[in-house]
Amino acid sequence: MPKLPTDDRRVARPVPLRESVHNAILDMIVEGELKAGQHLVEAELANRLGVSRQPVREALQLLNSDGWVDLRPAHGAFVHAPTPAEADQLLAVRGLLETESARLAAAHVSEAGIAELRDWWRRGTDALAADDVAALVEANAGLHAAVARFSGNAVLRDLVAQVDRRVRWYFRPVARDRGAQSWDEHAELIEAIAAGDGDRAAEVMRRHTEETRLTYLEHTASDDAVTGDGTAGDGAAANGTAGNGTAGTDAVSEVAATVTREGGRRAG
Amino acid sequence: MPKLPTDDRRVARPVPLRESVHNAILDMIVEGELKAGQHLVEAELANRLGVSRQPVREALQLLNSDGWVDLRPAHGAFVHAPTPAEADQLLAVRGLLETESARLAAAHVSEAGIAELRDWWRRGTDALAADDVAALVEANAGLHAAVARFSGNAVLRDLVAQVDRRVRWYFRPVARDRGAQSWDEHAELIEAIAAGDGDRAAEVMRRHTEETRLTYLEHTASDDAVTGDGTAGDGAAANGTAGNGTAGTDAVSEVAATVTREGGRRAG
DNA sequence: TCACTGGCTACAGCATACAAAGTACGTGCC
DNA sequence: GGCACGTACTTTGTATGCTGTAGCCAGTGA
Repeated sequence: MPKLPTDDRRVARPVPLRESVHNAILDMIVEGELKAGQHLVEAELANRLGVSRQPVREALQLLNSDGWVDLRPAHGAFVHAPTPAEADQLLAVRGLLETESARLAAAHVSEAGIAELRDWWRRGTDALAADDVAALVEANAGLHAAVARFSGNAVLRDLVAQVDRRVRWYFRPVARDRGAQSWDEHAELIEAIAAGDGDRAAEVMRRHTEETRLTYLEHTASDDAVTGDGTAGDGAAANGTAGNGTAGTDAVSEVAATVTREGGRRAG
Repeated sequence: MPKLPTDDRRVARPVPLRESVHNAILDMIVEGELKAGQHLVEAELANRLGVSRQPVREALQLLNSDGWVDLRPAHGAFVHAPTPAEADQLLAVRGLLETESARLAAAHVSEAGIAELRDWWRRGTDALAADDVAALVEANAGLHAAVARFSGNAVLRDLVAQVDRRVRWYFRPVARDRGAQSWDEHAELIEAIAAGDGDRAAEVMRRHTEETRLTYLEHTASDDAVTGDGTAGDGAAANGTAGNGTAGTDAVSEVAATVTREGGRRAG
């Protein structure tokens, strides 16, 4: 027995530089400072962040495996430019994963968990009232992450986290539009989970994510390009999680095609 | 406009060393040469593979993001030691993803695709007859990957690929036991897909993956440790995709307890 | 004999140096 | 004037060197 009671007063462990760099670059992408399709030169980033190329390289590899950048051998890293089809597919997968996590959460959540969900909801609606987009996005992310956490399935939770981050990026320009209704749906979701009704929670979540997907499709129909950069189409992802090499389009992409046809496709 | 019509006859690009190293290490893990929980020393691996530490580092980072190794800051890389609970959760998620990909595949597969599926099936049953475990595992992987590919959802396909690889690793010791019945189920699946019956394909796939999961649970119930290494329990994954920090057990684990008690329900 | 401290060793993290590949541009030839 | 080739520059890929930290062990004092 140590005389110091493991008080969790431990000093912060040295955060690996690659982590910090990873977060920094991610921020730059999400904030739009680095545009989709842009070539990321290692030396330049290293300079800008005040570190050597090594941690930058490692951060880029990590970003690649998360689907944020595409690594083309001997060419370097490019900010991933999601196509509308890919975004749609991602949203479909997201719906699938989150639906299941809602179902499981209803079966496993604790009292404290329910309280946490309600707290996120409160923060979300507050942000909505204050028209604070940043806080709104954060509350949304927190709520969904909490549901995934309460599912009790760690693998599912991690997958949801990974997918959600990308969804949030694609979805950011749309976020504001889905405000009020989205939080009504959240309320319904929380009640279903609190009641322990897995099927209903799943159904609510399914509808909720589907609404999100449709909202997104409407927007891309008018906006056309996802992130508004002409270079989007070219990048055949070298490998990575998000390569869209051979696969065709999803069922739901038919919807996309329909919608986009009215608004003018990029190629015409 | 280039005079060469981008014929995709391009000469093989120099494969980055990190890729080769990644594959080499992955093989060593899957083959069991590197045991679960083992400390992977960069310099040692570099020496063994005849490269410098740099590409080894990059390969390890990649393996970390795939959940194959755990990277503990200032300690290095350790072969990930999956707990039974985590394996169970992974199998549950896998079932979810594959069920959906089967449903979509039924709606999108082409004639050529159906032929490919039948070809995989033939190879699998041949391997079964010849008692060739390696070929059996390969055919199984190929079949499932093909289904995911035909789903038309690239994001889903990549996620399935990622999850399946790990499943295959955990599942390898069990593979032989599930031979015959598994391929009957595959046949049923292919017919459902060929008939374009998405709901039935989904249901067949759901049952199929569930059977696999149950088979796995039976085995671990007797074997206890997943990879038969005493160090399995200790490793709190530092971060990485597969950290199981806070989450409890999945709902299905309750099934595990039930099933294993009656000793085997695969046939029943 | 036990607890503690100081030093030693091994290793990862980070930086830098060098090599190879790709790209762009300018020059010469047709 | 346009195309093809060659050269110089840019950028990635790989190797190696340096530093700080963690864990271990021996030595010292109670």
